[in-house]
Amino acid sequence: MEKKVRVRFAPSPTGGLHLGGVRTVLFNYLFAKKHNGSFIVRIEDTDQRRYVPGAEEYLFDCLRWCGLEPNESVQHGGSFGPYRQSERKSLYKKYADQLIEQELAYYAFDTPEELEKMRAQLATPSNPSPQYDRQVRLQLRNSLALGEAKTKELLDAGTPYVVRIKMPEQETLRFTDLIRGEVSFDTATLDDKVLLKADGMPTYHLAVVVDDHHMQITHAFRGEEWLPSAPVHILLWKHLFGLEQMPQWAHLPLILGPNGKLSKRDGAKYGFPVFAMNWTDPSTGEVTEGFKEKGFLPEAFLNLLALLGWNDGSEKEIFTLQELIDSFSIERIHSAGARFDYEKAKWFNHEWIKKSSTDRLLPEFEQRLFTNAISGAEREKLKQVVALVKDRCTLLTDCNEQAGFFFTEPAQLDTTAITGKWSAEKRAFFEWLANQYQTSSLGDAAAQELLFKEKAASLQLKAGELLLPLRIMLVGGKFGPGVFDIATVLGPTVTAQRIARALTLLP
RNA sequence: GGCCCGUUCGUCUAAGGGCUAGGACACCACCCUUUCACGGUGGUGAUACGGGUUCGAAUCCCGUACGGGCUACCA
Repeated sequence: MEKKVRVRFAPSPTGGLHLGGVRTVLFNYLFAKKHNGSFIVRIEDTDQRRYVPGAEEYLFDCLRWCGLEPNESVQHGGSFGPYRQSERKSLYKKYADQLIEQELAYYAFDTPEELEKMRAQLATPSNPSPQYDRQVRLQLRNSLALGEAKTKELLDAGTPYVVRIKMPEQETLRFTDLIRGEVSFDTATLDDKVLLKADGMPTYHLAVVVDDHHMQITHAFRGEEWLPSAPVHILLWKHLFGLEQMPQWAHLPLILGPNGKLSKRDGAKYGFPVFAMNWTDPSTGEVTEGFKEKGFLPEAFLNLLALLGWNDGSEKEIFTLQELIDSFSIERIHSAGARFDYEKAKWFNHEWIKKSSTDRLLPEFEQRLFTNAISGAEREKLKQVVALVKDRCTLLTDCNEQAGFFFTEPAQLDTTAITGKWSAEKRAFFEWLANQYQTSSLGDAAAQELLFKEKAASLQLKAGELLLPLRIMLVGGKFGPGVFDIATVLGPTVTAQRIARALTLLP
């Protein structure tokens, strides 16, 4: 029987959740759901210096907003915990000791200063970043160079040490990546990576292998930036658990910004978000805007991320989460990096707003338009407004401009758009119109338009020259849905009031 | 510098030996609309370069160029 599919997303709680991170989550999630598997979130908090308070809760908030709930995690529980690496510390030490025992790893006592010195001394123009590798390891302070007795002496004296993997002299390490096919590395070009740090914490390399094994991960998705360290992980799997136990790797192409790797700065510089939700740096108080707050629907956010480097082979571009699950396949993930295009991202959002139901959009609008709870009557009115204006909103935040005037009288009227062709006759027409709204029942939008045009014709006025002034009077500017639709939602009293008020501002 | 990955319109991509290289975003034009959008129709626009293999190459192979990533006791 096939092993049950288990995948994981393994972020370090150091800051905002990036576009690329969400896409990695999404692909994990889609793959898990597609194969009735489990999606696990494991917190990789092994670097205590980079730990940022609040980042972990923030991460789960983002996943919740996206609707990508894990099956197992710090917050969701599960039988493979703990799901925080800092709480699994002793486990890693055990494997580090085992590797040393088998002479596949060794103790290194070099201090950070000594390492820095070594690198500075060995650096040449043709080799700007010397490695801690087979070439130099015998000249450094480690158990390989020092011998058993001296090593024991240092250990007994409590000298701080790290554990480094002993890269084989010359061996070709190969594996089949689900996205790129066979990838191979020559160990002769690789360095002796640290596995266990001086503080007893594992590095990513050791932790990812140990945890993937213990959590029975079957498929490991991660960003392409990890590809160069894959051979270290392959080697550890070989040494510790056997290659046949190793999960299948899939290195996802990177999401690029306008120039190169997408960074937080790019967002600030080019005016688009890079994080899923607003992230506040607790040390500086600096806020980095998120897609949520920018006015994206999570459905659209996931949709656009999925289509960045993946497609189902057809020309379909708009997918619900369920449709993504149904049609997802790793083979159709592109191998090249994809440049993020904010214009296209907005298009996805617009398509989603258009296709979403009024009920789906109602809370989104309500939350943005009102600070306090609203009455049932107001909510009914808002429903009509949403239906009327949603097609014109690219971002949810556009609702302020597109729908705000239904609830609040426009602060300013763009009267310059009227005054050019203003006349006493027109004034008289609007006085009549305000009176009509005030005193008679004018019927639906079509009926109002008919009456409006008939009256204009009887006064020898062009309806077209009266429509724009009416719009300005009701809306404040040259935007919004059909004027009579607006008047209908506003109701006759408010419509009459707005016309009357505008007339006081006109000659 | 070394190692690894990549390369089809400006951007995201389809086409995995065989049509005039298809679609989407953006852009332009026209239509619709007496606001602005939506919508409709059409248009501009690409196989990085050089060699092979083949009757035939965007597709397979090699080289070059370019782009990206990694090269920490960070992930």
